[in-house]
Amino acid sequence: MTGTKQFDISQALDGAMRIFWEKGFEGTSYGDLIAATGLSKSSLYNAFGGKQDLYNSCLNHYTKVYGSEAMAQLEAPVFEDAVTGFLDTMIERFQRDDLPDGCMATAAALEFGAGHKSQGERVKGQLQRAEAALLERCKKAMTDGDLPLETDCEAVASFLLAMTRGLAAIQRGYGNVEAVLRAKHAMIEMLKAPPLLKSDS
Amino acid sequence: MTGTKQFDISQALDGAMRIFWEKGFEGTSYGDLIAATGLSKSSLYNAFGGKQDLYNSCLNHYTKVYGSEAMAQLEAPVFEDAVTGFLDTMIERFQRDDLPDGCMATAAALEFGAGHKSQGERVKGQLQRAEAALLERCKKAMTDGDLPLETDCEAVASFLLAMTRGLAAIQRGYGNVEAVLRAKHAMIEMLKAPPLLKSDS
DNA sequence: GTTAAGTTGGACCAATTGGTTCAAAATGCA
DNA sequence: TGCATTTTGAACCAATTGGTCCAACTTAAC
Repeated sequence: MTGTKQFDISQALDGAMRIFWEKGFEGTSYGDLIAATGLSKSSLYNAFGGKQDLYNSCLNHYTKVYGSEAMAQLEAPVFEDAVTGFLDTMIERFQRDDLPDGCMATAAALEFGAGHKSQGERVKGQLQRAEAALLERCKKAMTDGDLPLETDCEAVASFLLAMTRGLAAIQRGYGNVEAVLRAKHAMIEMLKAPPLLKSDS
Repeated sequence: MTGTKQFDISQALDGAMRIFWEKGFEGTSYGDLIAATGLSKSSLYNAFGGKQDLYNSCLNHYTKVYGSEAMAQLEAPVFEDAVTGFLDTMIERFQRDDLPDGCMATAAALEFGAGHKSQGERVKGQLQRAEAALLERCKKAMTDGDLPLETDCEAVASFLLAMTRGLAAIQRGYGNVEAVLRAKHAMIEMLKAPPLLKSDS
């Protein structure tokens, strides 16, 4: 084989991800994608397939990069650190002005919904995986003694999942992070109020 | 004046609201609107103006009907009842199968974002009004003795706002209400844990 | 019945949509 | 230098987009 790739495929993917993230699937046209990637339509087409294929690749890319980044924080040994690290990672990303507002996965869930023909299962799966990771972390906290033994871990995991989605929503809607910080503060205080968390404030 | 309106304008508005709610602004075409309202394109056009005008009318309609419905629950005299009534009204609506999943206002916030040319201010305004109402209710609870005097009401209001958005997001993403109920349960338990709320569980 | 006000479907529009094809150009290896 | 391979822009496509217009129709008051 000769003929060498003339563009950085992961860089193009990153550019495509950003307009999809910013404008949604339906709101993004091939013209937008061309502008954001610097590629021609045909290059785009035979590198990634059609628009929907490209979107899926972008969403995978997003999850791998930004989802994992937050999820990794859950590995902190103390539960409270895991939760605050998880949220703070997300909030720090909200403040990066080289990235669009909000969370692409949340946007995808909202734009398509569980009932969507081709994307419904993908959307549900993403939520399930995130919730399962949170649940596992809560259970660990219980055996660690960071959470009371009577804690309803399923409920706490669902709550944390909803909270992240809600923070992403208001960040995108307000365009800044102030209300997000307030909400996070209240949530952490509530989480720390006995008997839920045993650490003191 | 002679010549009589041959269609129910508020019924048409309701139909249009539902597809916009379900499919978003960009995802909805005139064809969809025609099918959902039963009107012709021209009737639609000179009754509501262009697509964006119609969308705005639908969003106002949504806020007036479904936003107010939940907000009205905040007038319950006891703070805990106000919050649970607020959330339960929302959750009951999630379970109505004659309505699309999720929350149209949340969808609008996510689809456009604060930076959107024509919709950004509308989106921000909606959040601000909702948050202001929650804040007012929290302050009342403080003077009522339902919340401790040292409560950070701004933070609690932001938290409640984020929570509703998060619940709407996971309802839409999962397509059912189970995780929503779990999350709400955990939240109420946390809210009731002393010293935040003085009622007992 | 005539008339004026209002509604309606369908024709029509230019622009854009997502998608496809292909000949020309560019590339690195032998 | 020539070759095999890949990339690329432009041309092209049918379909759909949001939007506009108007002649025909319906209605109610006179």
